[in-house]
Amino acid sequence: MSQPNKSLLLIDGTAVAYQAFFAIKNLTSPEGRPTGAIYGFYQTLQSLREEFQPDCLAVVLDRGEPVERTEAYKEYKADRPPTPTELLEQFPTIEEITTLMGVSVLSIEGVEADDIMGTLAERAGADGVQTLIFSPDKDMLQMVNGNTRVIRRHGQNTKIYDPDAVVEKYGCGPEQFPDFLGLMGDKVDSIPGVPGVGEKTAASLLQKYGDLESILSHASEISKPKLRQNLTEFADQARLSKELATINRAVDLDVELKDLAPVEPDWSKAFTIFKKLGFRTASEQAQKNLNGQASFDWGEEEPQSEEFDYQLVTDEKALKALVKELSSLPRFGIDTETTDVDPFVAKLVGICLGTSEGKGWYIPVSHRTGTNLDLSAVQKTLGPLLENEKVGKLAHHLKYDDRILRRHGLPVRGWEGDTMVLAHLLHSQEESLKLDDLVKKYLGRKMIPIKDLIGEKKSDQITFDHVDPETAMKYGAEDAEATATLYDKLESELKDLEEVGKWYREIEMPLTLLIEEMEDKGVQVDPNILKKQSKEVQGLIDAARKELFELAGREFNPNSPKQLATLLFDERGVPETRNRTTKQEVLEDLARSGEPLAEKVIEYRQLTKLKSTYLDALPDLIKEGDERVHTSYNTTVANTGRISSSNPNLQNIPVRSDLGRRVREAFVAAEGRRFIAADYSQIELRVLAHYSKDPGFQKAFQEGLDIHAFTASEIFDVPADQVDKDMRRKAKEINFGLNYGMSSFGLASRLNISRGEARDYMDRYFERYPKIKSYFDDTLEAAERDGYVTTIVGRRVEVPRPRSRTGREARAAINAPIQGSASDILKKAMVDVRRQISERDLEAAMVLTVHDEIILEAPEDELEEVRDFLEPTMTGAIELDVPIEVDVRVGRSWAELG
DNA sequence: TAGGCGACGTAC
DNA sequence: GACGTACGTCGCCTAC
Repeated sequence: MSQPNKSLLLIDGTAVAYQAFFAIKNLTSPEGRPTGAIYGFYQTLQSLREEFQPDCLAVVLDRGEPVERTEAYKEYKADRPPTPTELLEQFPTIEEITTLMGVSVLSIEGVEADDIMGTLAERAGADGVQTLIFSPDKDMLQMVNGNTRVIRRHGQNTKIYDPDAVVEKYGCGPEQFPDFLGLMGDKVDSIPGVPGVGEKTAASLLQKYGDLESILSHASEISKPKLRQNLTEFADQARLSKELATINRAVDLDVELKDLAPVEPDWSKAFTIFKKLGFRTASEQAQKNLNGQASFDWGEEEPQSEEFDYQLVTDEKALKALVKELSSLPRFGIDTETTDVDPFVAKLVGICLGTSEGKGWYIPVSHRTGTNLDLSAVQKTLGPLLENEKVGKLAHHLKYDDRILRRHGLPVRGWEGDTMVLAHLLHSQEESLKLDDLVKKYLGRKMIPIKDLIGEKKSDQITFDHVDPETAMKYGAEDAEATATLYDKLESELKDLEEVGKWYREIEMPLTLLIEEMEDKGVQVDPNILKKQSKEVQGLIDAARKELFELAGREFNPNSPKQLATLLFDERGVPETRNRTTKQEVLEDLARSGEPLAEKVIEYRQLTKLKSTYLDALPDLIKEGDERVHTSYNTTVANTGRISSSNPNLQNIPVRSDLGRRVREAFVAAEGRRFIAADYSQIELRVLAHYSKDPGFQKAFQEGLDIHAFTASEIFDVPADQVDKDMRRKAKEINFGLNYGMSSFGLASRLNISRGEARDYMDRYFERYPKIKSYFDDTLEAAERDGYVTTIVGRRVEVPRPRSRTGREARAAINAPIQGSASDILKKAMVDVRRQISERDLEAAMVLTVHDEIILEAPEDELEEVRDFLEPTMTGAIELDVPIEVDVRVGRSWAELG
């Protein structure tokens, strides 16, 4: 397909960084790290974009040793001095900045940037794309033709080489350049050439004979004796030199032109980096762009103009009139003003009500100054309206307001919408879900900032009851009114998204209330068990600590990556693998290679982690009075739609190690009750089987086989009964890794095998399950095209557009529909299970949910009934092409459910 | 001293 | 660095 209007700019990033490094010697960041190459590179990148305004561009980097040319000629680039460390360490930042600027980075292990650029230029040229190559390397001039030009800079002068310019400068055409370099050699790249042949001689020989082979075959005709002799004697060296100087235009590159269109820079992250590097102008620029990006002009207008009608309600008569007015509406917005962010301790200060017509009211109930309405009067007059489920209620983060109101004798029924939940559902990557930010973005309005009322800094903030009611009204009424108005706006987006609207109304909204219930219910935790375990673990920590200090010969903090790195790499002379990191994986390698310290540090870290994160932290979160822990579940955090848990996070309580698993012993069912847990078996792999429609993969599930063993028999090509444990373990890693877009390198390091072996496994995997591969390709295409992928219920998960087929964004895009759909299935199941509980009028209640699992607490005499409906309800939540399986277990403690 | 951030480690 | 999604703790550093 011809793309006559497009232009492509390719930048030799390695060369740019090299030149900048030597040109800008004394630039360092505030931390003292060298930044000259980064700075020069960034300036060059920006100025080239500015000057040439390409439709597409890429920064191409060398990576690793050049394999092909070194194999052909071992001296190739051999006598170059090694790249200085101070330069090497700048490359990761250069890559990062390029990416943040929305520009693709291309590099392939063992392949030179020249060849990547040559291949791209060749392909683009064939499509009629005007290509510019920014490279100081003479080699690149051979790419010059009608569509491709090379840009070089000498000091301030920028010169663009078209074919004529090449001839003019060197006396031979671009197509003769490999021959030209083959003759004269290239000092920089250690290309030998022919002794005694320089630029002038090479050019004149080429003018006379056309190419290298003709020159060599006519060598005997040459009059100068020394030249004649050298051309004969060094003929092969000349041929080799030409080969070395020839750019490979057929590199195996999985990149298309459209992948190289720049995307919007991430100015926010860029700002942070520039700041850290000490680039003042660049960071100011980034900040400017950031502001410009976030705020399409809301002008200077006063926040609250005449179109809004906000009122203070301070007597019962006015309240009655308000209730009457609101009762006739289909719905209205509610917000509460309180004294604390914690809805379990906050005192109600005032109630805000509002409509999308621009009306808002504020009912003060416990301000320290001014007139309040008695809470009892509010309960009497407003209460019935709040409980009338025929009138819909809207809030931003309704869980909070619902709790506050309920705790103050004002239970709400008829919750119809939550702007936070809806905003996240529609825009999973929304930068901020704060009401004022959403209002700014979707309504173009600036709201009164809360800090204007109660102060900015936590330490000298006042509580809301100290604000006078009149001021509070302006702020509060706006909150409720803006919530209602924003809701209308967001809801209108659902018009074209039928499935999403249905999902929102039928699942997300009921789930929000269900989760509130679950949080309120909490789960009983026995602090004595935790305290006992904490003591035991402290004993183990003390012992490990002592041994560590003996091994090290001094005291240090094993939990400090910095101190540990100093000890290992500086004092003990352990070879630095990558960047002085001391993470477990590295320590395991060290332990294997006989570093006794490493093993102990692993042990020490595991123990202190267990103690500080779980054993010692959990007791503090047990609520007095009910002896239970009330986590917060959040449905508006995870991009994929998963529910997350915090304060405490009950979704990462240990289970894999024996010692860690014992934490679960402290989670106990209440007297006379049992836990009953149900978890989906291999739900993500089943979703993958469903989506990919791969017959082999589906067959395994349809026949109820062990998917990992089945996969092992496929990739190792052995009958099912000959699959051993190790084969199954490997297949399991591949099955899981695949979900996450794992590379052969990742698999190799997980399995501790060679990269080649890992690649073989993966190749065979995709051979056996070919449709999985094509499903991944389709997903990537959708992500690139739409910027979102879709889950099984039609929900959109926004993903950063993948810039390559293997990068971080690509992996996220591959995983998103799988993780997202698994999450849909669980959420649907939770709502269905809750309905069953209601319909059957059971006391059983959900207490925990962990991504593919629901745990209920039920009276003993309900266990049988719960067990009977739980499994079919969960397997039937959403239908897949393959069967869904659920395991159900019963126990007195969470540990017993394992 | 409070708070932000990176490194690390736990879960699915 | 190389596997996606979360959250909490610690050490370390900076701003106050």
